[in-house]
Amino acid sequence: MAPPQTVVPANTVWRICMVTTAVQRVFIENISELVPGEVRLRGWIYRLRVLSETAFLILRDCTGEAQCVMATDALKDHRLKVEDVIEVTGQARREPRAKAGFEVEISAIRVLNRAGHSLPFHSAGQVDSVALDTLIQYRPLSLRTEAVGDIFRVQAGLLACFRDALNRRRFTEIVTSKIVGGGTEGGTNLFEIKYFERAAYLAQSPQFYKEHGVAGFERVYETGHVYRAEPHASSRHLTEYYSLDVEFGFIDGPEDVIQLERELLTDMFANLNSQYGEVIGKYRTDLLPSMLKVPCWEFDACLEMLRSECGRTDLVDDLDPEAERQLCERARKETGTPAVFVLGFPLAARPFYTAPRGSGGAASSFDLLFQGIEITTGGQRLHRREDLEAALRDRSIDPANFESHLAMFDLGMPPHGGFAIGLERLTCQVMNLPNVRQAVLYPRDRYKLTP
RNA sequence: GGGGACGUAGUUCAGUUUGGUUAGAACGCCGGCCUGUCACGUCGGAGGUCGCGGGUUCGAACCCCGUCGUCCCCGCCA
Repeated sequence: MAPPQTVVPANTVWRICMVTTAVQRVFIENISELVPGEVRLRGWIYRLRVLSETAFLILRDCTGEAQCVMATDALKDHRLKVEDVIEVTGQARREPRAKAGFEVEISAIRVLNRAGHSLPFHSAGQVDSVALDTLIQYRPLSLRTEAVGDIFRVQAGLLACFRDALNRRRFTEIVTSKIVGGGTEGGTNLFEIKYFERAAYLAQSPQFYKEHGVAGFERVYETGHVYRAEPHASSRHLTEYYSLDVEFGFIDGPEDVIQLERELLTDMFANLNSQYGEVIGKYRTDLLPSMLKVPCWEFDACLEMLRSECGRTDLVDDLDPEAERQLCERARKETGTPAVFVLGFPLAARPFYTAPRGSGGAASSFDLLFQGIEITTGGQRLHRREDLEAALRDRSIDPANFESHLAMFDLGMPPHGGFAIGLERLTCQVMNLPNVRQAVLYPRDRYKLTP
């Protein structure tokens, strides 16, 4: 478990808060500095070994685990079980027989709360034989396990690294509404909600607000949930997912957007490797790669490649999951990293704000395929009002319906583009998880609304 | 939305092919024993409306219909 980055020395917090307690509670990671000496710990019972004379109690808090010992007779009075929440007071002392080199001789135990009997699983146990649905059903307990906890610690790290890499590049984080009056790309996959006397929708993307943000700040990003009312049922789709959205101005073309994502992911991964390398090492054989050399292949060339090298004569105007895996494998053979940008999808299949690429019906939009799955869509957007109006009319949409959005393009809108990364999918690829639900605390899909 | 698989103890599963007395295992749980455990060991015990509803049958965990839930693949997408 990677220790969290603490700005304030851990114990300071408790010195402020715990004025009524004579002996201050300390975090387990700090015990070694206090040996020998009296300590007070609070946490969960992680393991319990009761022998005839001596009982061993492994206590766990958010900083680590500590072995505590007590005479079996004295311990039995407390009737403790694994997962009980307790406070332990005792002498921390050097002890070569303990794994950590020290242990705590318990002088007092206070039970703060008891856990039930026959829990679905134990936090110290192997969790790979527990069904995913069971892990989701009992999230607090599964988070206490190392394997599940690792996923969400790394996810938190991804978010922090994403913010850090963009902040250093002069991006400003924005926060926009998820309740909207209309969709950004058509209405079929919007969740409708009651909004007093009229209908509203859950945002399927912060796309418009990001673009408005560019007109204000030049470089913006946003992280937040987006909602897709699509009835898909697969291991990589959610109706609610967390989108890492980036948009910036004064680009020359989609290649600038792709280059930013290369650099962004490279920074994020390097940062993650150094902060969470030990954790990540448990889930993948290699550390996270540099993404600077990830190639960019034209969509048409990809189709040709798949036809000639993989016999895929069935593909016409889109890639299927098998094609995505095949392209990543080809990229891996060529560059050593199973990742590739695919640029120039058919314009007709893309939202109206997508800029064209040449005059052959291709779009200046791209996907990033990473380890066999699409984790990003991005591209250059149209930035002139008249082009947007024409694009809407091409799709038989009355530009008047988008007037409040289009009006923002009269305020001085630079050429711009951006992309969005699905946080859960990225987490899956980083941690080698087969099901996107493993990377969501409380997944929402076509049928799942609880917990 | 299409296709497939599954649902049995707290958990993970066997048992369903070929309906038949008391539904099993492992781990967990409860109790005993064990001078330092760290996946401890060991002896004993408890625990199941076989997802739910209906049907067939002398008899259903097992066969049929419905329903709810879970997992996988595809469509679609991040």
